[in-house]
Amino acid sequence: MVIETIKELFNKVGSRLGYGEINIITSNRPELCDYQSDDCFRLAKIHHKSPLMIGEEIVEEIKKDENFSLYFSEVSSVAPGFINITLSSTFINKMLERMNNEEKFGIKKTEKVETFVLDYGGPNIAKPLHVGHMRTAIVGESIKRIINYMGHKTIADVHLGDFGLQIGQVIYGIRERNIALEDLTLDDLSEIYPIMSGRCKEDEEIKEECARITKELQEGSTEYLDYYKKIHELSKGDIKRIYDYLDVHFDYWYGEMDARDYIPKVEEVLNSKNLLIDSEGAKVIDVSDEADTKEIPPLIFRKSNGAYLYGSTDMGTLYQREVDFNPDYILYITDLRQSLHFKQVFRASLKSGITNAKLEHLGYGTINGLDGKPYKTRSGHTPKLDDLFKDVEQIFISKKEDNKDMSESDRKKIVNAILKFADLQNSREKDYIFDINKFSSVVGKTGPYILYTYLRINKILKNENIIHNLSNNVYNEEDRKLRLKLLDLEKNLTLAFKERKPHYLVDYIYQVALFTNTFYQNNHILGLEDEIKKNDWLYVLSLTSKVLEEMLKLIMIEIPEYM
RNA sequence: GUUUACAUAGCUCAGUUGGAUAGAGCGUUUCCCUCCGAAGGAAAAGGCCAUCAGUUCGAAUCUGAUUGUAAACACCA
Repeated sequence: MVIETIKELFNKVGSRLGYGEINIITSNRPELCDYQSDDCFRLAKIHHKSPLMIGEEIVEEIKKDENFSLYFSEVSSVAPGFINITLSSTFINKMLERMNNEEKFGIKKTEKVETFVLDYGGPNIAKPLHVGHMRTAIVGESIKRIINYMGHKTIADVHLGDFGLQIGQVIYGIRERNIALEDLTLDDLSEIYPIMSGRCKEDEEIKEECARITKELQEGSTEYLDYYKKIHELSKGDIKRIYDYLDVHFDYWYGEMDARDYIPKVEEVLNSKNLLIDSEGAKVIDVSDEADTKEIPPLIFRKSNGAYLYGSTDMGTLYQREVDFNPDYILYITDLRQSLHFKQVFRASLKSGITNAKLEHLGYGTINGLDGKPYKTRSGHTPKLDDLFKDVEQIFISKKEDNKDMSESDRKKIVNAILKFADLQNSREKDYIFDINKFSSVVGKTGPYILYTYLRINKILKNENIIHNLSNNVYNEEDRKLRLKLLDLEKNLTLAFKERKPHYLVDYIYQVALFTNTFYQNNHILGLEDEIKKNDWLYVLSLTSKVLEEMLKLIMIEIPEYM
């Protein structure tokens, strides 16, 4: 909104002088100016003049504009060729009022509403959710909310991992132990899966048997289907419970199994285009490209025993999504380590023409322990999410005496804030170190810091009324910085949307809280006798509060009653 | 081995796509509650942005090489 408005003015001047569009960015040197343009360097090359001269020309021209003094308090050309822009208080306040009054803080509406299918979560139904599952859920849900906020349509699908060898393994384990289906519990599942997974690696015969069960299940064996249904039911209930706790929600609870009916259709398409090749008894799709620097291996569509794999289910799912939703984009939020797989699937889908959607793999980094290796507890297991929630809650309660008396729902909100803020502030595609102490921290750059800031300013606002709009004043540096930061919302939100990286938004939220605290600490409001000043500050704080509240929703952080 | 990422303060991480003097949090050392919530604020110390070369007015950011780390690489997901 702000940059756009300034740019409009500069572009007008730019085209009048024959320079064309002039780019404006937020300042890198806030002590010198609010916004800046570095474009004179670029233009200098084209027009064979010094950057400084071009800057001076532009500045001179812009000063002639009738809106100049309304917008700016100062615009100057500085050696070696920057244009420094300082906004007028009037302009800052006009923009803030627009933010306050317009829907979604005046963020530009999308010209074309597009449909995004988001595939995240993807829990394996053979085992309980562990720490590793938190990232996809949180990152995926947040990306979904950001896309939604930008005005697009989203369809979230959990895409349960329920079709592969892991099911065969668990069924084998259940039968071996003679557990009656009606007695089967979640604990059984979490015990059986790792054991069977280990045994399959050591014992070729058991592995083959599990593979056979898997294949028969895929072919519709009613006997195994009963097992599948029971496992599915047990797991889904538990998964849902945990996702509910995290405030992560899906429009569809499809699984790989639901793609089963579509796989033959994909196979038909593949056959009609002669894309399925026999290779060592398996059916594969050649996905190599002439431009490849390195040979990329073919996608295995069907194993030599006739069973399907996750490449086939992914293609089946893709087909299904195309038919059901006709999406513009399909986003896969999974571990970065799967990038080769998705490259293969995307290419195979493109070749076969089963979808028109743009496909993006939004990989995220691995969660590592303090030693930099994939996270494990001391016993060698990956900790369950349930336990993590409990641990964080315990640590939080121990921080302050009266935390014990906090309501159940407030505690839950704070645990969520702690975890989500800790996770989402990391750049999406980097590995990160999971440190339980860092993840339970309540001081510094944390969820509680934001919540605390929010609650403090709302305590001021609670018994006060804002009677009129902003005056033309800005009163001091801290005040000014906060107002400018608020105006920066659109840029950061847009960036988070375009890059599909929530951490840009998280960082913005933190900055707002930071500037708010500085302002808060140094300026008392309630005792002010100057009614206009008081009203102005209440206005700014009220807008700050709204911005924080709305943006926190996009990262699934709710505000407790008291903390 | 091949390919792809990554390397920024003691630790954990940002760095808005090439701009001016490198940014946080934790930890360390000082201050600040008779005053809207101290889970806060103010300040200090801490950096050869892995190394070397190149591209250019300008490089943490782009290119190449080197070193190191991680991951993926045909019937697991």
